[in-house]
Amino acid sequence: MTTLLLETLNPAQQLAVQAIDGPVLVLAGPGSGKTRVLTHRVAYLIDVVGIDPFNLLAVTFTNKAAREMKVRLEELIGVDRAAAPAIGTFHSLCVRFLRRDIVHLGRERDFAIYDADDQQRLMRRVLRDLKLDEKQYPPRAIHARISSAKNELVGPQEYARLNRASYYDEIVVRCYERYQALLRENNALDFDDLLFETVTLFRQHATVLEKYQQRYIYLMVDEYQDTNRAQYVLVRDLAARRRNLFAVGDNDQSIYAWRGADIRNILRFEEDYPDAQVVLLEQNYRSTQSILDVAQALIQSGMNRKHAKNLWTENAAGVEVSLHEGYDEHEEAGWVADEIARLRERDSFRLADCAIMYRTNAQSRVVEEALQRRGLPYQIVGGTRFYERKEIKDLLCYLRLIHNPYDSISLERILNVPVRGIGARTEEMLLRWANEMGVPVYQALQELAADSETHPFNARTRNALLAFYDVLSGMIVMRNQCTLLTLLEAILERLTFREALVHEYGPDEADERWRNVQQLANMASDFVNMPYEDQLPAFLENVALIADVDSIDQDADKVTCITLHQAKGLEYPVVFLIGLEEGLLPHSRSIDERDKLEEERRLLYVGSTRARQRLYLLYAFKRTSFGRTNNSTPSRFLASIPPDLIKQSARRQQAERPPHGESTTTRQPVRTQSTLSGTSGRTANQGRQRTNPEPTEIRFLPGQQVRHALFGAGEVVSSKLIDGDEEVTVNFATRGQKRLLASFAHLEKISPE
DNA sequence: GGCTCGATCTTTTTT
DNA sequence: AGATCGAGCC
Repeated sequence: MTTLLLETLNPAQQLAVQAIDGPVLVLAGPGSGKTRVLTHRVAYLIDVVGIDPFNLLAVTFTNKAAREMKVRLEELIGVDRAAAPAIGTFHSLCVRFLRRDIVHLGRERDFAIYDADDQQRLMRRVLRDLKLDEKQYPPRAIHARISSAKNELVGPQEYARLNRASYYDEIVVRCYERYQALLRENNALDFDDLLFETVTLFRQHATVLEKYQQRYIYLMVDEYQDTNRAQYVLVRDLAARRRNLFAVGDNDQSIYAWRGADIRNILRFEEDYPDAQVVLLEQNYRSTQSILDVAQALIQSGMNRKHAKNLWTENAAGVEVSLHEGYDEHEEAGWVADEIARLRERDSFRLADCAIMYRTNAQSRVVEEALQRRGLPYQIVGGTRFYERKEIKDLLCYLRLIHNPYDSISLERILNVPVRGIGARTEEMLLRWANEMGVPVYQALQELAADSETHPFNARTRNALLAFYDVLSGMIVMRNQCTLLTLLEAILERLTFREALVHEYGPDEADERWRNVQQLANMASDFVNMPYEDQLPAFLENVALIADVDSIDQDADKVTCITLHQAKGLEYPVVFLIGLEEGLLPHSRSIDERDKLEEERRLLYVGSTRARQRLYLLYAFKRTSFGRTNNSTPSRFLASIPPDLIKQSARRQQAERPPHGESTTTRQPVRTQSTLSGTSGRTANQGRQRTNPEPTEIRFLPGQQVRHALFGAGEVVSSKLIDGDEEVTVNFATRGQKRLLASFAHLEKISPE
C-alpha cells in the first residue's frame, strides 16, 4: 500500500506527503497536483502512519472540494475509514464546533445562520431602530465595515477604540452593537460570526480549545493564501499544541484580499513556524506549454512576488493561445459561442469541456443570450442563485421559523406572504407591541392568540395575524413527527402556495416558479434517512452554507459560465476569458491602488491557468454598461504577453458593422502586443485617457496636500518611481493610507505646494 | 392597502 | 438597459 500510494507521485509531491511531523508549507503552483497531495497525505497518515481518521482535520475552500476529497479518499482507503476525518470549509467546520459548544458562550445550539439577504434586512432594522437615514448611512456600506471588522476579529468595543477619529465610525459602532444585539435576540449568527464566535469560544474557554487540540492531531489547510485574520487565528490556535500544520497555497493565486484575506498569512508562515519544511510544487500537469507560457508571462510581470515559482510542464506545446477582438460585447459573446460550436463539431470537444469566464456577473447576461440563440446548453454559476429566488427564500423562511421561532427577520419577511392582509402598518404595530412587552415577535403572537386584552389591533387585523400564527404553530407541532418533505408539503398545502403563485405572477410565470418549489422539495427528500428531528436543521444548515460552485453540474453536457473568482480551483479543457479591458479587468475600482491592481493581475493568472488545452483571450472594441456605450481599451495585462505567444485571430468581415451614421473609419487597427506594449499613452478612446505622459520625475513630495475624487483630501507620505509610473502613498483623512499610481489616480494638488 | 409611474441606482469579486 | 424604490393615486 505504501508504494502504491506514493508511486503515482513525483518526488516533490512524495516529499510533501511524507512530511508528517511539524509545520509544513506547500507552495503549489496551478495544476501541480495539490489536491492529489492533500488527499494522498490523508490516506498516507491513515494507512501507513496508522493515525486514527478521527484525529484528522482538513479545511478546503469550497464544499465541492471537500466532497471531491472525500470521494478520492474513498477510492484510496475505502468507504468506511474515509468517512471519519473532518473535512469541510472553515464555515461548515465552525458550525460543527459551535453546534456542539456554543452553549459555553451562553447561546443556544439551534441558532439560525443569516445569509447576505438576511444580513441586509437586519441592517435595515438596525438603522430604523437607531433612526438613521438610509441615504446618509447606506446599509450595505455600514454592514461592509462590520463584516470586515469581524473578519479581523474586531468587536464593537475594540472597533470604537481603534476608530475614534470620525463621526461616521461612531455611527458604525452604534450600528455594530445593535446589529449584534439583534442577532442574539433572533438566536442567529451571520456568516462572519461563524468564524468570529468560534475564535471567541476558543479564546474564552481553554478547555474547549484543548479538547479540539487533543482530538485533531494533524491539520491540513488548503488555499492558505486566502485565509483572513479570523481563519488564521483559528488555525493557529488549533495547531498550537501539536504544531502539525500542513498548509497548502499559492501566493500567486491570492484573489480575496477584498474580503479580508491577508496574503501575509502565507508569506509569514516561515516566521510563524521557523522549523517549517517548505515544499515547492512546480511541475504543472494541467496545461499545454503554450498556455503555461502565457500564464507565466502574465504573472511574472507582476510586482513584489515572494516565493516566485518556476512552473514547467512535460506536456506538448499544443494549440497557440488566441486573442480576439469583438466589435462589442454581443459580438464577443457570439464569437465565443460560434467557436464552441466549431470545437464541438470539428475537434470533438464536449460542451462540458468549455468554460466562459468573466470578471463581473453582469457580463453573463450577454453570454447567456448568445448561447441561447445558438441552442447551446449552458449553466451559469452564481448570478441569481436558486436559494435567493423569492419563492424559495419565502419557503425557507417558513422552515427556518418552524425550526427557530425567535428568528424575527424571517418572520417579518413572510408575515404577509402569501398576501393575507397584513400591511406595513400592522407589521410596525406588531413589532412595537412585541418590543414594549420585551418579547420576541413570535411570543407576541402567542399572547395575541391567548386572547390578551391589551393588544392594539382591531378585530380584522387580529384575525389576519392569527391566521398566520395558526399556520406556524401548527407546523411547529408537526416539526419532529414527520419527514422534512412531509413538513414542506404541509406548508405548501396550508398556504395554498401554488394558487398564490398563480395569483401573484399569472399562470406562466407561476409554472416556472412552481418548478423551483418542486426542486426544493426534491432536495428536501435527500434527508429522509435521518431521524425526524435532525432533518430540518441539517437541511437548513446545508442551504445556508452551500456555495454556487458547489452545485456545478459536471455530468450534464453544458457550457459553464462562471466568474473568475469562482473558477479558482477548477479546470476545463477549453477556457474563454472575456472582457479583458481596462475598467473591467483590471476593474475600475481596482485601478488606482497598486495592491488591488496586482490582485486583478493574479485574477487573470488564475483564469488562464484553468485551461488544459485551449485558451482564448477576448476583449470588445466597445461595450455598453449602465446603459452607456463607450469605446474600450484592451487590458494593460495583455501587454505582458510576448506577441509570439499568441495568435491574433483575423477579424472576420462582419455583415453587422456598426449601424449607419456611425463611421467605421475611427476604428482602431487590431492592437497587437507591439502596439500594446509598455505603458505609453494610447489614444484608443476619448473616454479614459492618461492625464500625463510617462512621468520621469517625482511630482509629489512628502507633506504635499492632495485631493482625490473618491478618497477626498489627504497628505502625501512618500512617492517613488516604479515601472515608468509614479507610486504615491497618501494618508487620507477619512480613508486611511493608500498607495496610488499617479497616472490613474488624478491627484489634485492643494496648497501648500 | 395595493397599484402605477418616474426617479435613481446599478456592477466588482463571495464563504 | 433593467431593476428597485419611493411618492402619489385609487
